[in-house]
Amino acid sequence: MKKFETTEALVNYSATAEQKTFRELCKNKRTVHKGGLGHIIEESFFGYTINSNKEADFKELGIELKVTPIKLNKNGSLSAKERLVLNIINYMEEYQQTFYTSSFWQKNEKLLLFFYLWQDKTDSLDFTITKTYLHTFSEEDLLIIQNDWKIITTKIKNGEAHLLSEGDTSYLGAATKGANASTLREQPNSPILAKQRAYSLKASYMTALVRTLVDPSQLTKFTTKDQLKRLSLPEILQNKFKPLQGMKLEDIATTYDIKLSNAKSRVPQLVSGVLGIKGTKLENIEEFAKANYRFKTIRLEQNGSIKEHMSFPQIDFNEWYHTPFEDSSLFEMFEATTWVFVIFAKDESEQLYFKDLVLWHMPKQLIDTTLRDFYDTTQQILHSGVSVTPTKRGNRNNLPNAKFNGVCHIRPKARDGKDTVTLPCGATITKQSFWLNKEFIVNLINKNH
DNA sequence: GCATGATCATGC
DNA sequence: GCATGATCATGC
Repeated sequence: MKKFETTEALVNYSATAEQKTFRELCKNKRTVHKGGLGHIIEESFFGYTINSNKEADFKELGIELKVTPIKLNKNGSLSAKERLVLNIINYMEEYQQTFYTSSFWQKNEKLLLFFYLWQDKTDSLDFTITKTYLHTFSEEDLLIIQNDWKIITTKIKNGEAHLLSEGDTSYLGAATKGANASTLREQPNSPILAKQRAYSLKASYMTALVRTLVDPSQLTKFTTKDQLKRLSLPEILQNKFKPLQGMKLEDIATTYDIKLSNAKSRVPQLVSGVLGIKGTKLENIEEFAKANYRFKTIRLEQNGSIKEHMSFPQIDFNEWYHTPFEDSSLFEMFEATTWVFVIFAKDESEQLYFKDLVLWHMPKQLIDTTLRDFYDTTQQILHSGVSVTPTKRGNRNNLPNAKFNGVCHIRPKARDGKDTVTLPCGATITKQSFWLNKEFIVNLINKNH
């Protein structure tokens, strides 16, 4: 077992693993199972036996070791492949702590991260460690995380541990962790057993971290320490938009000196302008990137209805055919995204004015029932073969339509009649997307007002 | 008049 | 070239 007197010595030794594969670092040949890559670093590279106790891995230095995958995207950018799962939350103890005595802080104040490049269809022993990095939380991040911790522990205290969801919080989440979904734990103030959960740093937070390591100037903040000391991230965002309520789009643009060009980029221009960082792409705003906020525009008609359903990315039918719901990108998207609806409404003269900002995360209960059922039904149809029948106007198919469950449906979204894909069953179909029903959207924004 | 299939416009 | 936000438009 290697001993490190100083943090610097540990960091320097860690860096010697960079650009090496796990195979090169692995002393004893063996097959690797899930979690096995971390074990190779612990046992072979650092030479200590695996512990699962409450203390940090490098106890004297107060440093916890984490081995975590990144992936290369098609457009050349890097992303965290998954959230960083930390220690399991003991529901019976954690809520009695303060933030600084909490198990989260005791164990994860300093994280020694080993990033490796995950590659599809590759033996995991051949993955390369691309970067080692000692992570400490910035003051701003820590203020947001303290607020997240408070949200999590308050829910536990209220006997609602079974209702915890990663979408409750901004950077620090409570992710399920267990041998299977039925690993249950007791909780205070409720007889209901709750799924075992661990603290986690969201995948979006990890992605922002990885990208900052590559290019530190990439992200721009819109909050300040002073604001974060008093308010949560959603509150700060809401406050910035409150003064705009009732204002016409053009007047907002004048007030904030924003140039509004074409329809498509209007909302991003408006949002970054109002936040005082004109011209910054929303995905490059640090808080939005880390918390995984995504913006959607909603236009309300004079009677309060919406004209159009809300579209989401194109469906990859091959993925839907092969992938179980819990591993699907649809699940991942709704489980991990906070949607920011920028709501405009039409006045008596059909002019658009800003009405409200609503932050929404698909409730866990809805994901587990309605969305899962929708996905499974679609998957069954894909397996038994999709029927595509020509009609007077285009082709009909038997995928779940807008009447299916009142929440979501599948509809075409393509460029022209030639923009098609081949289904797993062999049929050809116009490219399709996932849509949320407009009535569902109207209901949820009314509830969140 | 609405549901649903279709397509536009833009940005990367 | 293609994905995506947004919107059109036909036929029931």
